[in-house]
Amino acid sequence: MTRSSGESEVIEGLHRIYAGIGVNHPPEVALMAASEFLRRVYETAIRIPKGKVTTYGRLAKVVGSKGASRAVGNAMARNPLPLVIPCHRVVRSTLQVGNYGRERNGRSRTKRELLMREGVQFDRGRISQSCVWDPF
DNA sequence: AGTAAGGAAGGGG
DNA sequence: CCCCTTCCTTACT
Repeated sequence: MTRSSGESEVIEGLHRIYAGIGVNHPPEVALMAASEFLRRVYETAIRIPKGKVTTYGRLAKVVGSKGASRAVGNAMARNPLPLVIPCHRVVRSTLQVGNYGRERNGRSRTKRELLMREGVQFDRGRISQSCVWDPF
């Protein structure tokens, strides 16, 4: 079976996730349709370590668009490669998990369970401060 | 090409 | 808790 280099890049990403490793850059195929803003958001999001989270607002700030937290939300909502690009590690400034996929009640079960499975600590429905990662 | 609508947010009152 | 602002994308005109 022959496969495109783009596909194998994606497959490798999934293998690494399955092994608990993660990847350093989003597969190029996933970014072909992305604007500069989206590229920066995804490149940064992929650096969030397993077991940690950051917020829409901080992410917006480090990619050079302070105040664009809502735009970052849009970017995550249209994430071309969920899990490989760990959109579940981006949460609200209140440290509540926020929305995920079609779970728009601000308390996504799926998102919280993904995070817990990665070792993120919760304290009364909020993520513990010790699990917040600052993108720098 | 111009514009209006709206979102996985955030800060303020 | 509600309302207004912000920045970006998308859908129409």
